[in-house]
Amino acid sequence: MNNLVILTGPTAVGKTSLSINLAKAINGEIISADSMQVYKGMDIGTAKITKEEMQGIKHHLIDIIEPTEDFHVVKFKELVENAISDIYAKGKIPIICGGTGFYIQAVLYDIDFAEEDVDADYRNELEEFASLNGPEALHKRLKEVDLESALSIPAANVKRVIRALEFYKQTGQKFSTHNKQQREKISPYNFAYFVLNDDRQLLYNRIDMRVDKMVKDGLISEVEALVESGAKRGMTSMDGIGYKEILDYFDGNCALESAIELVKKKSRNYAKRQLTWFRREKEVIWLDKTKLTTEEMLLSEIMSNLKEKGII
RNA sequence: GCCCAGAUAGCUCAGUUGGUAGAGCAGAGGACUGAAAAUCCUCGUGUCGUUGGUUCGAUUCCGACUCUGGGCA
Repeated sequence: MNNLVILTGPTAVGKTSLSINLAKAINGEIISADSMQVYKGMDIGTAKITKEEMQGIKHHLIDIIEPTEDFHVVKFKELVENAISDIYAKGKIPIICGGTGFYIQAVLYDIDFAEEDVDADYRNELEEFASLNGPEALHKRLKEVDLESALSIPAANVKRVIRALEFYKQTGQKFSTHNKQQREKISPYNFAYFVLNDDRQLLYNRIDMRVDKMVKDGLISEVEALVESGAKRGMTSMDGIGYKEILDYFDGNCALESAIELVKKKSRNYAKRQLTWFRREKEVIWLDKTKLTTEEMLLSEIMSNLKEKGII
């Protein structure tokens, strides 16, 4: 058994309700692929599905760690693989639903990230080096060790330069060579990869409205509570859209109004970046909400694709 | 009704000593393989309000008109 359904799309496009209907229709369980919904206590700002909305459908990888903990793709991949085996064991179909394209890709193509743990000390060292000597100097160090990576990663993108250097230090291999190999992988799954999309303007309007609703529903006090329980700027969780902007407001760096406007803008920009990612993914089935205007139409389009692929 | 100021990119505005124009923001496209809601790269043609006039040539100067502010009645 290696069937896998993926349902994704930009933020606020309407993945959640469709995923529930789909899970019911094909006897599936849902695995969240969302880098922020893994954190406990971050409900409003991540538009996390509620218990009632789940309607009894089992959800995996939601509320699994504290906001003070670290999380990343490798942990995600491991947890998802466990969840998938569990679901197969029950004779059900796993549905990966969420907007983090990178996480989906890691699972779908069984990307190898090499076993070593994150070398936090080395990362800090490199970060310091970059802020002391400038990003160009750090980039030069990568050039000496892995020219190909250096050519494809701009010096200004310090995060990725650091990762490439870290990879070289840990494995003795070039990051560029490793990535090239991973890119050629064929998925071990019999999968159907659906991307839900809508008219850009409609999507943006929905994002803006959703942010206003988050504020009404208590986003500010949610962030307050997170701060009280030890969450701080700089943690991965507090890098989430809607969290770092409110932290800025708490610190007196901006007015509440402009913090909210910024959350809207960042969300719109994020949605656009997600679409760029999905456009590049191969073997994607686009679900266009401007043409498939009802939940029934979307569902029947999904079902016929699943039949074609032998998933149901 | 009269006077003054404005009308230029989706928005806020700059500018052209007359040779059809450029910033910020918004926006668009792209990259990404252990921070990914992260991080980074690239992208500026628009009847210069309408309409007459002057001029080889007007978005720029002059007139009228329309609209928007502000002031006086």
